[in-house]
Amino acid sequence: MYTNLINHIRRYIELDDDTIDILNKYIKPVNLKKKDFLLKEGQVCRSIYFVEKGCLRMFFVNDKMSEQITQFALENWWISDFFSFIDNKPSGYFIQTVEKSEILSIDTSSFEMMLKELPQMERYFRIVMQRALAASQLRAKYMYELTKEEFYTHFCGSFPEFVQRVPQYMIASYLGLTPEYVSELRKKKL
Amino acid sequence: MYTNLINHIRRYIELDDDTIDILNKYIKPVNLKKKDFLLKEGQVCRSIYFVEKGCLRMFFVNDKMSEQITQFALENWWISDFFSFIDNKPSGYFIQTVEKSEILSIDTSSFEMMLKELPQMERYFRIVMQRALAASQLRAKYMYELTKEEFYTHFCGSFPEFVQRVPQYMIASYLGLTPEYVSELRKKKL
DNA sequence: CGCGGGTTTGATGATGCTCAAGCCCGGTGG
DNA sequence: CCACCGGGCTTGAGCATCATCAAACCCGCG
Repeated sequence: MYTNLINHIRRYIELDDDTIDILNKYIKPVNLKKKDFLLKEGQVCRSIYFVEKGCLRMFFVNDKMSEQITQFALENWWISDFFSFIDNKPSGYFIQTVEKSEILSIDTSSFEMMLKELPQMERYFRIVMQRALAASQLRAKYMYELTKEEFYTHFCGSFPEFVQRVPQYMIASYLGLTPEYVSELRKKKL
Repeated sequence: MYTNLINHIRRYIELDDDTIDILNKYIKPVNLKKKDFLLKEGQVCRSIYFVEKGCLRMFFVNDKMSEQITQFALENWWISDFFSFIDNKPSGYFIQTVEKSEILSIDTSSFEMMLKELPQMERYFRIVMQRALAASQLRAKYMYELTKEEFYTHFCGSFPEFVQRVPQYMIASYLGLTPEYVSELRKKKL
């Protein structure tokens, strides 16, 4: 059973066992190994994904043909290309596992039906989205006020365990830096 | 009556006249002139704001003592410092009118009570937040893939009327550019 | 053992910032 | 009605930060 998801929902709303059974009808578990894809550029992003265990990254390929990571998702995070998900537009992103992961997915129509059958879940998702928005406001603030060096240092200070968990070039990409520059910064610090 | 807000809600959920009356209990209209403040740094952001008419900007003051704009809100947009709003933390932001504006505000406790009395509004706000998240994902993508020059050009191309509406130095700040550099870019184009 | 992905190194250079000065123009007070 | 004031925009010189490119290196895995 999806203990992480259940606990996450219970942080924000009441959830009895019958409701959990109903929820289960709409949720599709996906077990993936390292580097499997949930979404590729050009496809419509038809689901939102919850990370029960593992780690996802979302990236696009820029004009220099290099991968530009815009988001990570760790345990207890939802991730999706909302622009594509909402309007059924083809996505410009890839979503891929960084490591072996257990993902729960809800596709567009299940999402709608689930919300119809369990309207209390509207509240849960309202809160989830609101918190995601707060997080993205915060991140934007850091990008505005910090230099790239400060941004890197701040990030390593804030998420030391995460920095261990994923390769350095991914951190670099996520922060909008080149791997070479990150390497230079590391040398300076140690 | 707040026709913009009503119409905006009706884009996403059904809304009968009785419900509107109930809604009214929770909404506080605020009329502001140019450069009035809704929030100042250090205060807790106790409300979310809807722009019926006019324009708001959200900014913080960086270490060089200059104002860094992170968001604008035009007609039919909600704005708030969600980080502060959710957790009752003091905000690092200012929210200020750019021009004479009619704002609707809902404070924390009204928001909770309103959602309790009108649970269908959870759906409305879930959708609003979801779309705001999509918008912020899109903006982040542009910041990653475009140079500052391209970012400026793209922005002017996407929102020509808006660029007319607010002073140039605010556009510069929002895009993370210096006014001097924007000036240089304009010269190049014309 | 060899291959290949990831990291490091160093030289070179562009993008976009800083600072200082001048200009333009609209508003305000005399 | 005019003069002044000041906020915003422009100009240009100099420079810092960070990207680019090419090469070498390191090391875990097949």
